[in-house]
Formats: sequence, structure tokens, C-alpha cells
Amino acid sequence: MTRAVDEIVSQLKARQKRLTPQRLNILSVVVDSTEHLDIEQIRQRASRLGDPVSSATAYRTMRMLVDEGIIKERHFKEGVARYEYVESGEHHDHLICTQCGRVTEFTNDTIEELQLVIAAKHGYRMTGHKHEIYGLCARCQE
Amino acid sequence: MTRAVDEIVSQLKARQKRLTPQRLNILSVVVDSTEHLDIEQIRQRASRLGDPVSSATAYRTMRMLVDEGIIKERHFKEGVARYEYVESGEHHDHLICTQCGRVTEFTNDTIEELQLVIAAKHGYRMTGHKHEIYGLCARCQE
DNA sequence: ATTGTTGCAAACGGTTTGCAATTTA
DNA sequence: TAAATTGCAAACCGTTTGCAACAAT
Repeated sequence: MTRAVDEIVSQLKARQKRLTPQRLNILSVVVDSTEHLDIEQIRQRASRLGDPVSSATAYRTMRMLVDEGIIKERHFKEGVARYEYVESGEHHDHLICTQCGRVTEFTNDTIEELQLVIAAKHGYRMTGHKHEIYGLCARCQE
Repeated sequence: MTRAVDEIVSQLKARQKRLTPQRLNILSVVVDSTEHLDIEQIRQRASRLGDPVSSATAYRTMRMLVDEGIIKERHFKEGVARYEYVESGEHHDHLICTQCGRVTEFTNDTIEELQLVIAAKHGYRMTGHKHEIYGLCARCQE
């Protein structure tokens, strides 16, 4: 259990969330991973850490973590949610390899600013965005 | 049946696709609309034009049109596919109102170029992208 | 002791598919 | 008439939910 997990645990306690063994294990799996895991991966890895976790609990816990703003839910492909921990204040978008599924993160300040301009030009007040670039990663081009 | 539809019909004939009344009606609904319709909307509108269309046929036809590169499939919200006809050579991204669902199209050349640069920088060969800006449209801000 | 969480199994909702009947070319 | 398309109903699949047992505070 890293400091990041510790910190989140205190936040959750402060918000009156109950910390069951399942939740703690799910948390440490997701927070200490740099991957973008789906529910089944999370469930399996968390189960290996102790009490088995049912998928109902995995889904419910991930929803709670997303609602609490601790975890981000991604949908790179239709029909499967993936989750990642993004430290607060951080932000990035994604490059996705259409062959092997590899996900690489990127940020670009110019694009971030342009989005606000574009939204404003069309009368929108921007609240969020999704920017994904698809292609073949270096390895899959060989 | 507009010229656009006529043209697509000839393309499909050239590709040996059979043109049933259902397909023709679905085509004219989707091609002559500027909206981003979901399957049920397409099915209902096409049914009003003549022979009723089952949803199996609506799904199958839309898949065929997407595979043929005639129609684009969008997923602004998880769990519902929306379809739009984009003239060949054209391209745009979307602004989506999170309150009323309104979809507005935008293009930005700077962003288009930056995407290629970003992909290259990370060793990817870009093949596509998805860029959606979410927010409140003018009307929903009032 | 109270209230929230868990696991199970059933329900859901959009989409896909097997199959026999029908239609297109 | 050969091959593709249609409609129906069942299957799929990821996700959600009702409920009774159980655990956190």
C-alpha cells in the first residue's frame, strides 16, 4: 500500500465511506498500476491480494471511486470500461494502438487552449473533452 | 431521394450490394438528415417511408454502410451508436451538449496537424482520431 | 445496533445471430 | 435459380440491481 493509496484511504474515511478488504485491495490495484485496467482485470488482481472480489463489488467500487473523483473511467473501445488513477490536478489524453491495444498518454497545451476557443466560438461552455488518437504503435509497425 | 442518395445507390450497385426497399429507405433517411441518428430513430423514420424495417435489418444495413465507408458511426454516449453521413473527403469533430444532447460540428486545422506531430513523437503512425468537446450549449446555459 | 457492503443470480439494454421464408439480380 | 436479405426470436455481453446475509463503524 503506497502513500498514494494511504492518502486516498484517508479521504474516503473523511467522506464516511466504509473501507472493506475488497475496497482496499481494489484501490491498491488501480492506484498503483500505470495501466488502464478493465473490470475483470481489476477483479482478478484484487482477488489475488486477499478475499475474492465479485464482479458486482468491482463494478460498485469503481463507480464509487469515479463518483468521488478519484478514478477516471475511459472507453477506448465500445463496450468495455477501463479505469485509471490520475493524480488530482493532472490531465492527459491518449494515443491508442489499434492493433495491440497499447495506450500512451500525451498532453498538448496548444490543443487544450484551442478547445476552449472552439467551444466559445460555438456558444458552448466547455466542461470536458475526450481526445483520442488512434494508430499503430512503434512495435506494431515493424 | 436526393442526388447524394442516388450517387450512393450507384456505388452500392457497382459493389454488388442488393438494394432492397428497406435499404433504400434507410439510406435516404440517414443521408438526407443533418442529425446524428440512433438505430431506433433510423428504423422508425425508414419504416414511415414504406415497408416496415426491423431493427435487425437496421443494424445490418448500418453496419454494411459503415463497412463500405459511406456512413460514420459515433459513440457520444456509451451504449448507443449514432450515425451520420459525411461526404467523402469531408471531416469534422464534435461539440456535445451534456444537457440537451445537441451536437455541433467543428474543424480546426491546427489541431489536425498537431495530432500528427504528437503521434509521430510517440512513435505512432496515426490512422484516426476522436475529438469531442463536452459542455453546455448556448441555449442550455440560459 | 445501525447502516453500508457483499455475493448471488436475475434483469437490463443495446447489439448480434441462426434460421426459414422471401426477394434481388 | 443462385445467392443475398429479411424478420423473428433467441443469444450475447458488459453492466446493473434486488435481496438476504454479513461486516464496518
